[in-house]
Amino acid sequence: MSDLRETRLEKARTLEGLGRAPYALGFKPSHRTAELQQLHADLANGEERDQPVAVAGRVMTRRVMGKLAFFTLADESGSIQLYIDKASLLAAHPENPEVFAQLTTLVDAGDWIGVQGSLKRTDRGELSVKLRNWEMLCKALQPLPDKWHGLADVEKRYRQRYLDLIVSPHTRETFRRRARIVSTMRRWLDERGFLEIETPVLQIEAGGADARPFETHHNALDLPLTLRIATELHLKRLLVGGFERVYELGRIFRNEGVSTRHNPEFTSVEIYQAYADYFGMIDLTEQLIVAAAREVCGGTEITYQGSGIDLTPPWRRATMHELVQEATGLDFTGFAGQDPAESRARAAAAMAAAGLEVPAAADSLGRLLVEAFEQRVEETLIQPTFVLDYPVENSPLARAHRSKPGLVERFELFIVGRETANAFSELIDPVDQRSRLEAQQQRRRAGDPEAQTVDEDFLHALEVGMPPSGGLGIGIDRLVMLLTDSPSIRDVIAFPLLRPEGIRPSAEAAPSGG
RNA sequence: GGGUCGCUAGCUCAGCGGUAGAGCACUCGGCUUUUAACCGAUUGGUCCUGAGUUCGAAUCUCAGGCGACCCA
Repeated sequence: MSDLRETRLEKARTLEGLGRAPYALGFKPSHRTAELQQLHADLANGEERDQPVAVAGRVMTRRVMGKLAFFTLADESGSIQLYIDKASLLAAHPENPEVFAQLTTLVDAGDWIGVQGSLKRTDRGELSVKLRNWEMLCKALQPLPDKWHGLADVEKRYRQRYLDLIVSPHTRETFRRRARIVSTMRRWLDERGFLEIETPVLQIEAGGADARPFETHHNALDLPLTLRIATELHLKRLLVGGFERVYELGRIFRNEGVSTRHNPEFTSVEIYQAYADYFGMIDLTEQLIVAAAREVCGGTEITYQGSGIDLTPPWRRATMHELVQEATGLDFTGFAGQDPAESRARAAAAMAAAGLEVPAAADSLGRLLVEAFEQRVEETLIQPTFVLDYPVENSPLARAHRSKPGLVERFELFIVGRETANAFSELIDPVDQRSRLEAQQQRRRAGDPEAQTVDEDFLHALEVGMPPSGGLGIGIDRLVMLLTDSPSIRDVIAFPLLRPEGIRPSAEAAPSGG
């Protein structure tokens, strides 16, 4: 193992002895490899073109045959072959008879080199730089992964993403697309007058979502702090302050499990628009996601893991009640009565009769409706579907429905069975908001660690006055998964959280949920 | 949290109770049109960790670690 490394270190020392720095200060390429491929596409097999070029990149493969050698040089744009002919190299360097041997023995696959030469298309049709000069830019001490199989070890692909990026064009493409999706969304919002404002990551008490936060500590103030679980409460303060269109696209932290759909830190965009309601947010969601899809998929008909997904608007809109009734035959509007306990009991009995589970934690009619939805509907929503009108119990920050008692004006967007966006007509009535948050606080005291708390400053801001507004959150990672046909969230996060290798957490440092 | 599978050379993998292997990479030799170059030789191991069963364990058992997938 250290043999390979020792050999390469020795080569680096040999280079130094020859007056060639193993780690250069820089290089001035005249072209990128893809440019050369394009500019000289007309060069016929066997033809040469005596135009001086300089290119830099990483040596990917080496084929040495006596007095002739072929290397493949890759840069970010693509790659080009190096044609290394002993006779012409010697002709350019009469003072150094070892020039060919030095090049072929001291340059390994994985090294960064810069070369100068002219162009030649070989008899086999490969455009090549016929080498005249070379310099080492960075001597690599570690070998590249298997040139044929690449990196098959999924764990190593995540732990050593740099290796994955070197050998997997598909991985490079995924992260390029991610960058384009994010910049497209920002541009789309900026062009429509939305202002991106950064809100605090470090907070006294994380709020705005049902989730457990990470906890940390500020030394100078001797203050316990949490990492944000949402940007909602601060963006709404900005609406109170008079900004009418605001958003923040950034990292959110939730102290929960890891799966193919969850990473403890992930990226969301939250968008707030004054004078809009949740129907306005439906239009905005469609347009924003369609803009991203057109940018990276070239259209609105895409494929995800073998299934055709049609993102052409308008997308299906249906209420949660309708979808649950469709899937189970149960009409939850019929269970509602004067007494909440009786209402829940009727729904529970009907659900049990229909073969659904009835968890004790689902302690109200509305929570049972959500249960039924999660058990029977969620995963069936493959094509984009806006699920409208949620029970008030699960949505403490959404405005009460204008005509349906017990419900709020909220939708979630589902695509390929996954929650991809969440939006409300925002609750701006400070009295209603206080009683909702107090009810959450009650649940928290009763032992629900994900229930929200009362943020007095937020309530004060609402009392100062926030315009009627629509708010929307989109999970960027899940959207990128969809638009890059990636099965796991780890495929779209460059450095996903993994347990450290070979280091056992000490007993007292073990996380215990506090 | 539960289940299934995986972990062996730098990489990709075989071996499944009897001397730890192959291809690629590395090193050496040969080779002026290769592109998984080719031919020959050499080198390279905590078989994830620990305990157990056994005359003998990479292989069987148990516990643990890390990961993947599925389920909750």
